Amino acid sequence: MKFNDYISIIIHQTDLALTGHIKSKLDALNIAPEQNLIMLLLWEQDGLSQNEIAEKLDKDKTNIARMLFNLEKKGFIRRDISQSDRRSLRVYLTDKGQELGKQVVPITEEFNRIVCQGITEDELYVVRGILGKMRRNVE
Amino acid sequence: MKFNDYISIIIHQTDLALTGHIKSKLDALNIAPEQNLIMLLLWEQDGLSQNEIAEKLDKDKTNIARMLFNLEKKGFIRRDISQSDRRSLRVYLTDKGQELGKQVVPITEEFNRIVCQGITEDELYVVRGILGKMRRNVE
DNA sequence: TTCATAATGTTGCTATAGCAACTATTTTGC
DNA sequence: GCAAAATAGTTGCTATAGCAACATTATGAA
Repeated sequence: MKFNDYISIIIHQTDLALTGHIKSKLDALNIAPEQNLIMLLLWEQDGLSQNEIAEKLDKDKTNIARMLFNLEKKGFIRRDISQSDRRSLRVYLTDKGQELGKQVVPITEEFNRIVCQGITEDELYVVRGILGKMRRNVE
Repeated sequence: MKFNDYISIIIHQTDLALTGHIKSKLDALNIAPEQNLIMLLLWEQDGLSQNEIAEKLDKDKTNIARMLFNLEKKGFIRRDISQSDRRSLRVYLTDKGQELGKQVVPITEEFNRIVCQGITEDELYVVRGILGKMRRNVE
């Protein structure tokens, strides 16, 4: 079996190409792609705990904690100890974080349009289904 | 636009799930997934330069250099200065590196089978085509 | 109630990923 | 043939990704 026969390698390389592209688009706004995922969640629903964010993103809580630390350093969010559970940190958007959304959303939506150029809705539906199946296959 | 509407996020999360799965399978052999990609190349063709490896994998030469450093430390390869170009390092498999292939290849091919369970050849063909188109869309 | 167990988040580790700046060589242009 | 430009690798930086071990706090069971 050769290199490009492995579907996982194709997926990995596609992921790197896409991530690299959006990274360069977001650079000017001082936000990294994965940090932006967290912001995407917060723009939808403010006040999530670190743990809730990790679960929604299906990521290790370690990285989430570090990304939130950086987002706090950049002034996009703040973290307060939860009243009901003193182990837990609640994450809130700052004004700067709210503002960021207005600039970022057009960029990411334009990015999605570029990625999907020349691809039909039906094809996208099939791809989503198959990628989902692959994920379940390795769970 | 919500979270799961971004096809790039779906691709990214699929990539993470697949990479994590093969990582755990290869752990016992003391080889990491991306290190294994380099080995895959070398089992096909020994004596590549670092630069050639970077181009074939479409990756930054920096990482390739560091991964090769680690592969050398593990004893799977050695690096010799090229006779024809003293800037260039040629990468050669050691006996241990050759041996590794016999153990790794069955694992990675089984992995590919698991990933593709319940997915037809036609569907895979479509997915490959669309992922390729996405890559070209962001170039 | 109190002690074992859960959950939340942090620190330290390794591995990937790519940019910028650097050294050392080789190739090119004149 | 020599200076300028290009190429091959390295070092240092930031960001992601996940594991193990840990401290702190909360919950559950006896």
